[in-house]
Amino acid sequence: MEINKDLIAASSTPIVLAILAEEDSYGYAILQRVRELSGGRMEWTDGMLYPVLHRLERLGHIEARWEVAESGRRRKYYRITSRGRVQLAEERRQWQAVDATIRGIWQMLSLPVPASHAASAAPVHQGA
Amino acid sequence: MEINKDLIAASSTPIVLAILAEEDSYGYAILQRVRELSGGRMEWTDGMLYPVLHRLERLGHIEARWEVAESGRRRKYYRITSRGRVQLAEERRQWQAVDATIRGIWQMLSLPVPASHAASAAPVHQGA
DNA sequence: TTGATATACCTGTCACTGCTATGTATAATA
DNA sequence: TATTATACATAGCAGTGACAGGTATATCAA
Repeated sequence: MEINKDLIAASSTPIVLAILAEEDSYGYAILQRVRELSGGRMEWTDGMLYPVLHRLERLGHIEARWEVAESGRRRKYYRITSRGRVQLAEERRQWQAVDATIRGIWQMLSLPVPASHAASAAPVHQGA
Repeated sequence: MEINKDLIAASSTPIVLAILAEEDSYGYAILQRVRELSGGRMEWTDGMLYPVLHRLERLGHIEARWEVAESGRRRKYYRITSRGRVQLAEERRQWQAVDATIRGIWQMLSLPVPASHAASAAPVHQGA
């Protein structure tokens, strides 16, 4: 599934913070975790993730440390900070506020939930 | 409530399309409708909305026409097109995919729903 | 040895766009 | 006459996701 860039931008911060709130992780593993958590619906590129991690580090929401895995490869592990946890709660509150608003409008439109094939069932609401 | 710019960007398109799917409207009225629908939690500026409307018009998702209200003022009314309705359904599908992913992680964290004051109740998950 | 693939991180550039500030204009009201 | 609300528009700024390219190492197959 294609997710537009605005949605990517809006969700990347809360998702990264939430993944790191589960446990410390590193860039490559985060990419796989996102694909896994979304059931394959979301695919992030590394070129998009690393700047996000660096920005969160700059803001003090996460902290980095280098480690060497048993495989011998260097990994940059990130850990969420207490400020990051506060930010995560704030991101969550904002997301839920917007989500409630959007769902409110959709409900008013009485549009059916878009399933695999349910297009023609939609009652077309004509403008005034 | 402050909503960050990424969330504004991600939600502005589906919200505008949904409002116009209800009925034709114009810029100033859309701003009021958003404030109303969100219960005052979302406040859009006109300088942010007009570029969005122009972009949607350029993409063929909405159409504009000038009208003169009984008050005598010019208003630019927008109407959602059939392509706009398709786009609205697509936006909705994407939003719900991301929303499901985010809520999935939150649930895994077992974080309490952020109420007014519920910070210290969160179980602190320490990194590995 | 060589080559391919997966792992693992980083950044420069492009293009887009929301935000802020500012401008224009009119009707209603004080 | 002055202020406020209505109503639309855009120039410039700044942030950033996407893309492409770069570096390095471990594993495995040919």
